[in-house]
Amino acid sequence: MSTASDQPYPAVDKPDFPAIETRILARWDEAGTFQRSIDERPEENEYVFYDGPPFANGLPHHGHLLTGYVKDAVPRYQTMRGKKVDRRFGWDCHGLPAEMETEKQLGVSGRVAITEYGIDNFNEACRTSVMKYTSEWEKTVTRQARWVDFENDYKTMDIDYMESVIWAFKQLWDKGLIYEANRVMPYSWGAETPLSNFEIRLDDATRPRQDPAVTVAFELTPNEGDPGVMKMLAWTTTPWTLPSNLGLIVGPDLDYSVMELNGEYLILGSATVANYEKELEGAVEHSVVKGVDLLERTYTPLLPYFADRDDLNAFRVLSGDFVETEEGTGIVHTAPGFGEDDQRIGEENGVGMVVPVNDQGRFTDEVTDFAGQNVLEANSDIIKHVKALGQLIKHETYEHNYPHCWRTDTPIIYRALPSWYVKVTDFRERLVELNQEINWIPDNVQNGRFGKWLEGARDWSISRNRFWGSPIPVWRSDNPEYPRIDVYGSLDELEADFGVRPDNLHRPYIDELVRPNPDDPTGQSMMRRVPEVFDCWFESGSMPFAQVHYPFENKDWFEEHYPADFIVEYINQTRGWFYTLHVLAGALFDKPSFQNVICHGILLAEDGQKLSKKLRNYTEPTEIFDKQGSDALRWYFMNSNIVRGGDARISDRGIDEVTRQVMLPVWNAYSFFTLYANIDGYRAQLRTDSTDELDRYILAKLRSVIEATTEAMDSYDLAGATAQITTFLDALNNWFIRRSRDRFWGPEMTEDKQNAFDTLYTVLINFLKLSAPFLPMITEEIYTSLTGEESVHLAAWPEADDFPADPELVENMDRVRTVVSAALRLREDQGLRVRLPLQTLTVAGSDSGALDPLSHLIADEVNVKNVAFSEDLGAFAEFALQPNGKVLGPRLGGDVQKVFGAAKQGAWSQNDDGSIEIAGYTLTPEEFTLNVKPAEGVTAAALPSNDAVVVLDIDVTPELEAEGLARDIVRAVQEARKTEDLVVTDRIALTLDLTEAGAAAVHAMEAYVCEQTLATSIGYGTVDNGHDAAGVGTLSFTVANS
RNA sequence: CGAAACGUAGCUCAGUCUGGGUAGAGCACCGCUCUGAUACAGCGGGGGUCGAUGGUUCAAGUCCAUCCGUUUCGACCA
Repeated sequence: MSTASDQPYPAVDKPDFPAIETRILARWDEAGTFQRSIDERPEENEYVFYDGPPFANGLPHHGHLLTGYVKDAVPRYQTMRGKKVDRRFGWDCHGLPAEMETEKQLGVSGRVAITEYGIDNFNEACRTSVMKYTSEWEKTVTRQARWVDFENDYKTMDIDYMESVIWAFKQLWDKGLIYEANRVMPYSWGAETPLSNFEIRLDDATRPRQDPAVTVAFELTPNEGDPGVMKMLAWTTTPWTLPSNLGLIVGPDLDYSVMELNGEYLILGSATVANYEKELEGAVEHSVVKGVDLLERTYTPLLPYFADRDDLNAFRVLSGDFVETEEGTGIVHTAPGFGEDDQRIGEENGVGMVVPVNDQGRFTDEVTDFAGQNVLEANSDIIKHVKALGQLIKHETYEHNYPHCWRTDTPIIYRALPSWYVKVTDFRERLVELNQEINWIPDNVQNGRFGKWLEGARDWSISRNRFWGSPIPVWRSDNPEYPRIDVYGSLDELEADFGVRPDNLHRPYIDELVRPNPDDPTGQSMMRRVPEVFDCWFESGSMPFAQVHYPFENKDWFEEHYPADFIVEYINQTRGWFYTLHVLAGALFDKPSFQNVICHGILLAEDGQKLSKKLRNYTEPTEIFDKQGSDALRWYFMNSNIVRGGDARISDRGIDEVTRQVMLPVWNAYSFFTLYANIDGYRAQLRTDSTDELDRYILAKLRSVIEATTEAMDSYDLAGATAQITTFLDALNNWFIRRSRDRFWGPEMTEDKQNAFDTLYTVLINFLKLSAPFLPMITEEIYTSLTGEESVHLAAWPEADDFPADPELVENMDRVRTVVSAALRLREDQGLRVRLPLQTLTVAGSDSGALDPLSHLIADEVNVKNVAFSEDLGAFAEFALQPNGKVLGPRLGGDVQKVFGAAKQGAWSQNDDGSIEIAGYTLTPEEFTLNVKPAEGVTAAALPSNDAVVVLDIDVTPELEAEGLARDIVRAVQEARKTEDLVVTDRIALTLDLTEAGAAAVHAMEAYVCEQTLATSIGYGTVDNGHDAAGVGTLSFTVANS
C-alpha cells in the first residue's frame, strides 16, 4: 500500500465547482497568468480582437455575460494556438444614458437647469458617475473568467480618444462627407432633448392620449374660372403646428369634391364628404376634380406670421403619395419643421422651413399671438383664434396612441433641429463591396440583415444637442455676413489657431476657445464652436483607431494590425456597432474594420419572453455563479445555437444538465485516474506508443477530435467544437475507461497497466486542452493538479499529427459497440440477465472476422464464453428489399409505387447476376438496397449497418447457471462493501450463509469470488443480520487488512 | 403597418438549401440491465396529424401560395 506522502497526485474530492472556480481566479490573480499568456507570445504573431465597449453606466446582465463568454473563448483558443491576443477593456462613457443618470443624481433636469447648474459642474458629475459601476463590471467579468485588461483600458472620454474622434471627423470633412442640415426628430420639451426612435418605443412610452382634431379652411388665391371663393379643408390633430403651416398636400390621383355652401366652395376628398354630413348640411356638389388639378394653386396663409417670407416659397398645394381618405379630408396641412413626412415633402418641393418653437416647447416671438405658450397648451387658444377668423369647420376630440418621453412623461413633439450628417449615401456601394470581405457567422447575416441594411443606408446623423460628449470640432463665424467655417482635427491645430493647448476637450472648456474671424475686416465677428456634441455611436465606431490614439501614436502598429481578426456582439448590432465600425472603416480607410464576426442571437427567459428586470423572469447571474458556477453557464451558452445566431432561452435546468452531462463526467475521468494512480504511486508519462487496442483506439479518436475541434474553432463554430468534445467525452468515459477498468486493478505494476495509465493520462491532458476555452476554470484545476504546470491556458493547442491515425481500428471498435448493443437487446428480449454467462455469440456477415482481435471485449460486455464469426450470412438471416426511390422515380414514374408495394409484400426474386425481378421490372444493384433481418427461429438481431446479424446461443446449462449465481453473489458482496463504506483496497474475511445451490456455485468458483471481492478467506456458516446474498442467503464480512 | 427569422416529441433542438418512403438526437418519464468510478452508462418502451390550409409531384417535414402564432428589427439594447 502507498501512503499519502508518496501519492503523486492530490487526492480528488467530490467537486464543489463554484468553490474551485473562486480558488482558480485567486490563483490567476496572484500569478499574473493572464499577463503571462500575452507576454509569452511573440510580438509578430498577433491576433487582433476588438472588445466592444458597453455603456459604463449600467450593470452587466445575462446578455453581456453571453457575449463575454464568446469574447473570452475565442482569444483563449487563439492564445493556445500561439497567438498574442491583447484584450483591452473599453468603456463607452458619453451619451444620453450617462446624462440621464447624472440628471437624476443631481436632481437637475433639462437644458436650462443644466446650464444654470453649470456645464462644467454637470460634466464633472457625469465623469464621476459614469464610472460608478466599473467595479461591478470588473467583479462580474472577472467572476465569469474573462481575461481582460482592466488596467490598460480605454475610455471614450479620455482626451487621447477624443482627439482621435475629432481627427476622424476632420478626415470626413476634408473628403466632403460631412454636412449640416435641419432634421425633424422626436423631441421632448420636458427633457429639452431630442429622443431616439428607440426611446419612443420603450415600454409604455407610446400610449393613448386625447388630442383635439380640427378641420380648418384655407382660402385659395382666386383663379380665373373659379365659381367663387374657394377653400380647401385640412384636418389635423396638432393645431399648434398651424402657425407654421407652409403647404397643403393632396393625393394626385384622389378625387376631390367641390361643395357649394352659402356661396362658398369647399374642397375636400370625395371619399370624406360623408364624414362632414353635419357641417355640409345643405351643401351641393358643384364638381369633382383630381388632386393633380389642384397642384401649385396658392392660398392665403391662415395665420399670417410668415406671410411675407417670400424666401420660403410656401403656401402652395403640393403632391404627396401618402395621403389617405380614411380619416380627415384627404388634404394634409404641412409644417416642414414639425413632421418627418412634412420635411421630406418640403424638401422635394423647395419649400423652406420655419421652427417657431423653442427648446422648452414654447412658441417664439415670431408667433406673436401665442409667444411664450407651451405649444400643446396653446392648442385651445389657437382653435379659438381660428374660429374667430371664421375658418374652423369642425372641432372634435381624438384618441390615438401618442409617444411620451419615457423620462419626464411629457408628450413628445416632432421638431426640426440642426444636425450634422455623414453622407453615407455617397459611399454606400463601396460599403456593400467591402462587406463581401467579411466572414460572418452565421453567414446569412452578410447579405441578409447587414447587407440589406447597408443597401438601404441613409445619411448618418452624428450630432446630439447635449453636453456630455466629444465636441463637434466646427467653429463658425457668429456673423453670417462674414461667413467662415474652421474644422479642427487635432490639439496641435487648435493650439496653432487659439494659442492654447486644451487639456480637456469637453464642454464648456472647448467652447471657451474663441477667436476673431480672420475673414471679417471689421474685426467684430468671432469664430465660435457649434454647440453640438457627437453621438456616442460615432465614438464607439472610432474605437479601432481611437483606442490607440491613432494617428497621433501607434501609427505603424495600427496600420499593420487593421482590420481586426475578430469581433463578436449580438445580432442587433448590425444596426449599431457593426454598422458604425463598418461605415467609419470604409470612409476613412477604404477597408472593412473586422475580418471575422460572430453575431450571436437573442437571449430570452425560460418562458420565451424577453429578459425583464420588472418580471424577474430569470435567475440572477450572481446566483448562478454561486450555485452552479460560471463554467457550467459558459458551456451552456457555447453549446447552444445562440452562438450560431439563433435565439435561445436560458434555463436553470439546462445549466444543471451541463453539470451532470459535462462537468461531472470530466471530473470523474480525472477522479478515476488519480484514484488508481495514487493507489499505485504511479506518475504517468505522456506517451502515444501503447499497442493495446483500447489505447490505440482512444488515441486515434483523440486525433480525430483534435482535427474536428480545431476545424470548428477556425471557422468560429463554437457550438460545433463543444459538440465534438461531448462526443469524445462519451467515448472516453463510457467505453475506454469502462472497458479498461480491470487493467488498473491488478496488484502488480505490469507493462499493460503502465500503458493504460500513460494513455489515459495523455488523453486526459489533451482533452483538457481542447476543453480549456469552454471550461477555463475546471480544466485549469484538473490540468494543474495532474501536471504541476502553471496553467492549461499557457499550454499549446494539441496537434492532431502527434497522435496515431488508425481509421480501421476506430471503425472496428465502433462496430464492436453496435454488436454489443444488439446482443444486449437480445438478452433483454430473452429475459437473460447479463450476469448469467451464455455459451456463444456469433457475428454473421461478410468480413466479420475483422472483429476477431476485439472479440474479448464483446465476450466481456455481453458475458459469453465464446465469440464466433461466420461469413455465411444466409444461414442466419433473410433479406428485405428496399427500392431506391430517388433513382427509380424518374425511370418508372407512377409505377414506382407498385415496386414499393411489391417490396413490402416480399414479392421479388434475385437473379444470379445480383439484379432483382419485381413487379415486371428488373432492378440494377444501384436501384435497391438489401436489408438484413434475422431468419425465423434464430435468436438474432441485425446491425444498423444492415450487413450482419448477431446470433445468441440461449441454451443455459447448469454450469452456466451456477456461474451466474456466483457472479450474483459477488455483486451482492460488492454492494455490501459499498454500503459499509469500505475503501476499494480493503481486504475482507467473508462469511456466507447460502442455500445449497448458492454454496455449490461459490465452491465451484471460489478463486474467482475471492479475487473479485478482495476476500482473503471465505467461511460458510450462520450469519445473523447480514446482507442479502443475491436472494440465496445472507453474507457478512470483517475487514482483514494485511 | 412594413421587413426578417422561426414554428418538428413534455422540454432543448437536428433534418428543410439539394423532395425519396416505418421522422431523429439529448433531456425528462416508465421498465430492465450493468457497476471494484458514491459519476454514470447500456438496452427497451410510451410520447409526433413535422403550426394550419391549399397546390406542384409517382412521392412533401423538405418546393410553391395563403393564413395563424412567436421573436426580432424598422437608425442610441449584449
